[in-house]
Amino acid sequence: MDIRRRVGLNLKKHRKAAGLSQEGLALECGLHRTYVSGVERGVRNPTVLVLEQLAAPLGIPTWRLLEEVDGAG
Amino acid sequence: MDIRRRVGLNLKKHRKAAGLSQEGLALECGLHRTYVSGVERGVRNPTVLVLEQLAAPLGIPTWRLLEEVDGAG
DNA sequence: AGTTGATCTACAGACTATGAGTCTCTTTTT
DNA sequence: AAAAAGAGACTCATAGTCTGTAGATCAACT
Repeated sequence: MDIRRRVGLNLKKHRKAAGLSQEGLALECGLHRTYVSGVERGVRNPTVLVLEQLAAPLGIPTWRLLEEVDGAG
Repeated sequence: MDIRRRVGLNLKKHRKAAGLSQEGLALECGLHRTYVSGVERGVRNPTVLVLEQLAAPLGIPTWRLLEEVDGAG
């Protein structure tokens, strides 16, 4: 699986777990709503700095966004 | 610690463990010699696609490059 | 000891490709 | 209807490439 897709799925999972909307998360981490959307859909190729920004408000270590994903998330 | 620095230290550690020079690793993963050097020094902000490229020839999962680093590494 | 050649790494400048970040509008979900 | 998410296009900063210089290390030779 494309690693961008993997990051997207992980981000979505953790965002939902945190009870946030894309816009809510975007506000928390200082990114644009549509940019967060792009990352979740796997069409963006974020840098490590952005990964860190995304992970921080979710309360997870950055590397968790790169974790392996299995079948039905 | 800056996450770019952390990525750099992790990359260097794993590259050494694999017995590769910066140039050797660069050739293996299709990146430029000077770019690999920059990542290791923490002055570059690599994307997830590049992290994957770097991790592959080292035989480690991509997320390991983002792992926490403790004091005396 | 000094020199030559090979290897590894840090660093700088300039360039091209692409990511960051935003806007607008459409579609889906509730 | 309203909230949430998807999608296309855009500007500007930077990711990533390339060329070259320089310091440090090591081994073989004189």
